[in-house]
Amino acid sequence: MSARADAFGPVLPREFYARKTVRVARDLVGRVLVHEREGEVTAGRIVEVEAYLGQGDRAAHSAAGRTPRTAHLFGEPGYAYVYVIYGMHHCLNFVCEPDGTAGCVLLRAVEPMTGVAGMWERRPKARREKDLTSGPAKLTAAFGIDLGQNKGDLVSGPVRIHAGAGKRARLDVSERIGIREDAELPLRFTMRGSQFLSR
DNA sequence: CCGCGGATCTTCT
DNA sequence: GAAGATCCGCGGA
Repeated sequence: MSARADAFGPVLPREFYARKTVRVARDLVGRVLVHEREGEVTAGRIVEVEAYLGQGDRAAHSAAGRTPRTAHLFGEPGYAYVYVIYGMHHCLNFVCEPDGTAGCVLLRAVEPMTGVAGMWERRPKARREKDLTSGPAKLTAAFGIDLGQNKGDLVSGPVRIHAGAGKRARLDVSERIGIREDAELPLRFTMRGSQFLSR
C-alpha cells in the first residue's frame, strides 16, 4: 500500500462487513473508497449507499436464491460484488453479513478526493466535477472498476475501503432508486448536505 | 431545466 | 426471449 493511501486511515477489517447490512450501510457513509493499481491511487469519500437485504427484499439480486452470479453474496463478507447493468454499465456492491447469509451494500455516489485527473480521463463526457461520480455507474467508470474486480477482497485487494476521518456523518434516509419491488423501504442512506449525491 | 427514448449485454426463464 | 439497482443526448420550454 502506498503512503498516500495510508492518509485515508486504516483499511476496514473483515469484521466491519460481518454485520447486519443496514448497519454496515449506515456506517459506510463518510468512509473512503480506494482503487489502487500500477501505482495510481483513485479515492473518494462515500456519500450515498443503498442496502439490499438477503431476506425479505425482492429487489435484491439474492432474492432468487443462489445462482452462479450471486453465489458469493451468500459467502464470506468483505468482498466486492460487481455486475453489469443495462448492458453497458457496472455497479459496485460490498458483501455483508456473516458467511452463509446474503446481503450487500450498493455504492451510489462518492465525492472525488484523489486521482481526479484520472477520473476526467475515464469520464470525458462529464461537465462538472460532480458529474464524475454522482451515480453508481458513473463512479465505477471514474474509478476504472468493472467485472475484473468482481469477487475481489476488500480487505487486501486493489479495491478497498479505508476508515476515513472518523467524524460521524449526518445521515438522511430515503427510498431506493430505480427499483420496482419493495421500492418503499427506507434503505438509501446519504450524507446530509453533500453536493455529490446522485439525485 | 425537464422529460423522453436509445444504447447494449449478462443473466435467468 | 425479456428484463434490468443506468447514463447520455436530444428536443422543447
